[in-house]
Amino acid sequence: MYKPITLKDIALALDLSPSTVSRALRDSYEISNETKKLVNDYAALVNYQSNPMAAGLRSKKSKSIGIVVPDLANSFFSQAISGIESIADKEGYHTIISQTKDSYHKEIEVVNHMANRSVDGLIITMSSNTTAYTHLQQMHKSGLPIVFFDRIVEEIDTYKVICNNFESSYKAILQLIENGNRSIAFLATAPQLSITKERMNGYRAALTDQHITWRDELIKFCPSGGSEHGETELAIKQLMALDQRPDAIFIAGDRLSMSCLRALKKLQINSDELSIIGFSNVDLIDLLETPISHIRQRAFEMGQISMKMLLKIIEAKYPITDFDTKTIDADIFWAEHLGLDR
Amino acid sequence: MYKPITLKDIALALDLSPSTVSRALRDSYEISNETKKLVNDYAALVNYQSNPMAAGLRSKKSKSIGIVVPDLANSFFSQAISGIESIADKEGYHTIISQTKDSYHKEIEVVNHMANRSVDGLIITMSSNTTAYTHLQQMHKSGLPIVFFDRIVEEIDTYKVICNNFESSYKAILQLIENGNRSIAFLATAPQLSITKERMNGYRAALTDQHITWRDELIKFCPSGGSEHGETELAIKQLMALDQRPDAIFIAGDRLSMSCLRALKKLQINSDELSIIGFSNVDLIDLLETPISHIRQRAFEMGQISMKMLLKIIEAKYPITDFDTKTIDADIFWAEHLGLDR
DNA sequence: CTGAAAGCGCTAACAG
DNA sequence: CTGTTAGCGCTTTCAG
Repeated sequence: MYKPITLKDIALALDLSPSTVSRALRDSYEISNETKKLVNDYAALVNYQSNPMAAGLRSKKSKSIGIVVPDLANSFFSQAISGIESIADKEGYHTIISQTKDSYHKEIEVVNHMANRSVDGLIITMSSNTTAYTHLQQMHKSGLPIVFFDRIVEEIDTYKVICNNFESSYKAILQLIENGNRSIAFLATAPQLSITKERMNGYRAALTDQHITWRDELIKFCPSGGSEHGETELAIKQLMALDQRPDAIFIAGDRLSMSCLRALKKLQINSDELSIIGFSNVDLIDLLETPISHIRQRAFEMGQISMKMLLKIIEAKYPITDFDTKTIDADIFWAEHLGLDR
Repeated sequence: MYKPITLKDIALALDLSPSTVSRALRDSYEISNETKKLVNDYAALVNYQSNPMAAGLRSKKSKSIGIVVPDLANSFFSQAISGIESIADKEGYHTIISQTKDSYHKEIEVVNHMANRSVDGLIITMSSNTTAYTHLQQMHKSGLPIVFFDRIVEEIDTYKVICNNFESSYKAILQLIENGNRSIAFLATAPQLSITKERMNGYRAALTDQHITWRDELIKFCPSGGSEHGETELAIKQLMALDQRPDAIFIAGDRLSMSCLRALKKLQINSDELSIIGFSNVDLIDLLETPISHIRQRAFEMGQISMKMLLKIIEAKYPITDFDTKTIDADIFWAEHLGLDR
């Protein structure tokens, strides 16, 4: 059996009380330097590791936070996680990461598990199939610090970090129009997601402002966000079968962008006939056969900011009531400018 | 403050003892069906969630396992994680994932944290900078179930899962030779890694068996494994500056493969001059400008097997002493066969 | 079938 | 500066 050294063992060995040892290890001001040294040396000697479950049980703090994302295989999320961890590490917080695979039930389970593991807070991106938020609302109301990023929930009042979905979509469409495109299709992710809505609003606004009437038939939803390839392929087929074929496609998601490229390749649609711009944080984009224009979110930075916000809530003396939503710029890279240097 | 419902609350509300409630919830045989129903209904009503820290503290079990990988942004690992989770979910185990970013110190920290969080077991891929194993050896000796996958540690006797690094490397090189290549370079990851050694052995064996003397100058190590691009670029430059330039490159790692492609592109080396085959689990390989030949590990399957092995150790009645190493085939895809269908 | 009581390893009053 | 004591929420003997 795995039987670690406990604080009590140290106390016994050193003929001290458990509380003294506890305090010495936590560098309390009320312990003499000699005792501290004694304890710390012995602890190091026997490779003592405090048991966070016991500590957490007592102190209701665990110095660890939970990160919940839909999919680890998505570059955007893994980049954001690295951003979160870069701050967490510095502040002595551990991170516990889980993926929901965009399942509502998995999300509930994961969030509950984390809350009960006494994470001090949660950074979360909603699963695309989540439409009810009671599981989060409850935790939030009971005082669990939560920060949303990327896919946020309007209904819950806390810190949020998003990229400027509206503006960058707007800008992208504007540029397409300037380039001469008139029939711009929109390949969208799940319609209930905040990001989908924002990106669609940017798309529509740009068209409207440029006096181009937008046509419903040019908007295709792919709820799976590109993980079910057939869905994307069907959408593309339908688009290309239209009387008035699109001359450009704007893609609202990372995996969807890649899925779209794959569909175009399969359908042998030449990239000359079609301007493509999509949201993407894939780090291989410069190696693609069709180096598409793309909107790249500053994922690492978004992660960092999320963590900072979370710390602010966790370490607040008084409950925070005045939350705000931070919007981070995204960077647009146009295919013709895509160089090799990175 | 976040104040969840406790078992005691239920006991109080139902006028039962905590132990009865505990037993009822855990479906113990010694509790009447009526009581069980009463308790379960009430628990569901108030959305009771048992506190795993308290339970774990007492029972020394947590029904959760730790996964430690170097890098979440690496497709191979995220695929493997999904494999692990597919089994874990089914068996009611939670997973806690952490990345080490290939840092030895981060690895120690993460592993300690997990052990103390009372994970019931650990599935781990070594960081490339780890050369001492005492941190793992200790835990293993004290009885923490550990399964290694991909990058294993010979010195620790437990279950291990690897892909057939030797054989697939051997096969790949053999095919290159059959294709007429004679001067095959080897772009290797960190030399101390088990996978590097195995892949290099396959490389050398194939050459030797085909009576091609292998030249040291054709072997270049990139300890960062491709995350420091300059390293790869330098290696490629040196290779291409040789009197006897290589006519093929065999690449020992996923990120390294991509890094290599980037370097070749930057140096404007045409893919016609050079046959390339590399280990890679990137899921966009069919969309690359240069759709290289690649060796793809069955990451998901490897993850599943790892988890099954871990369960075997965790749930063993008697300590297991007879461990084995499972070798999983990898699949080789030759560039000329790369189609669009997937 | 149910309850009382002890204790997992640690922290936090409260004393001295 | 250090020790005593009482729990955190749960499981688990041991008694009914």
